[in-house]
Amino acid sequence: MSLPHALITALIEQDACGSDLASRFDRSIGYFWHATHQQIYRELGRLEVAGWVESLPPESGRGRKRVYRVLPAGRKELQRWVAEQQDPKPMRDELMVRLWAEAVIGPTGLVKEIRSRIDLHKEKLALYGRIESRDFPSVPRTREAALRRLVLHSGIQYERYWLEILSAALGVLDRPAKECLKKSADHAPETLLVAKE
Amino acid sequence: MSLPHALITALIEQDACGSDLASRFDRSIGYFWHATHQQIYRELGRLEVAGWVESLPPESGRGRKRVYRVLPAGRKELQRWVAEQQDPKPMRDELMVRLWAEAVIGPTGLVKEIRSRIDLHKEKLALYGRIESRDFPSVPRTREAALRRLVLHSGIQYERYWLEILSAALGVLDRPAKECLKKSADHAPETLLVAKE
DNA sequence: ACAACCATGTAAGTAGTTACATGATTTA
DNA sequence: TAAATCATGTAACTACTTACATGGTTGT
Repeated sequence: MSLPHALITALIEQDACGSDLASRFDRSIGYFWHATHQQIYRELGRLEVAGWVESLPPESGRGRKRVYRVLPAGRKELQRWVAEQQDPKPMRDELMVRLWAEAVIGPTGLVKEIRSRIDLHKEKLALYGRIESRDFPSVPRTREAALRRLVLHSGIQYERYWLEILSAALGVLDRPAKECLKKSADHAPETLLVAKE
Repeated sequence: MSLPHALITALIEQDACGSDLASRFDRSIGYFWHATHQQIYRELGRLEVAGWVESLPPESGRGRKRVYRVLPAGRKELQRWVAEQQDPKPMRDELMVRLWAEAVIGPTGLVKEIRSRIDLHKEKLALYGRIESRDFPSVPRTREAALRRLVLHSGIQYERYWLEILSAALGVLDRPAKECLKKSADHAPETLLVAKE
């Protein structure tokens, strides 16, 4: 689980209160790890109990904004976690399930949905492009900047990956289902990926 | 949530009992939607309660293997679900969080982990390649086969995406952290993706 | 008869989502 | 002073994970 460590990292960059973090998760951080404010507040509480962060409670008791700061133990925990062995989470993709279902039960209304998703991914790609040319106009010099750029780059590649898949899907779904009549004809691979391996 | 519909689709392809489905989810289906046997049994129960599948309980009461079959209502539900509007789930990527943490707290032991993940993705890519040349030696003729091939292809692209990202990550992390000394120098983008947008 | 494994579960816990609540500041 | 919105929560629920349990079947 990454949320606590994402929060620690964010707080190392900059001390913040819950809603600050929530808005950062809606923008930069959220591009690769989403979290709602409810999750964030709950997790901040846990981090404090664990002794990884401390909060400077609202001075003089009235403004109720609670600013969190990372403690040395939190830094240590983050270091431990980063180097830890973790298996890659298997791909889990709803759209693939729907394409598979399409393949099994025949034409449905998937095409419209796919078109709108293509637009979404194009928008995001454009956004990332703007961010890249603004923040990384030249080759990053420091290791730190290079890593930041890498993360952004992986977002870009991710969007490209989706655009490629979705276009290919359109290509298949768009062709009028003329062969659908003889659908039950060649039922070659019994299941989707067959996989006798 | 896709599991119930993945199960219906699987059962349309072929009637099956819980452990059949579990093993299919460990192989073909599981390449893009993973599920454990506990999930599968629970979900099969729900599908039956909902009237989407029926189970032929073990004949004559002794063999306890329970085979499930999709009912017309289940087919209908699947059709409805496939065409339904669904927003893309945002990318949620643990490794990106760790790279980000590396960027913030400096060198840790991420490199070893990344190398081993590169190997895993290479293996999977090779596996998919074998499946592709076995099941799709020529251009698919039917819409159904084309969709199946598309799903496989997206798995391949997914693995390639990861290999590219991970190699780039190695490139950045491997270079001896000589610039790390002057790390606090240019702190240009305050947070990872800055994102004033 | 005993081991291996097949098939079906139960129980407990974690992570994440959705809906709602509430006081405190800022703005019109 | 009323409305908006900022900041912090609670409650209930769903999906998923991990660990354990148990009877039935098959192979030696």
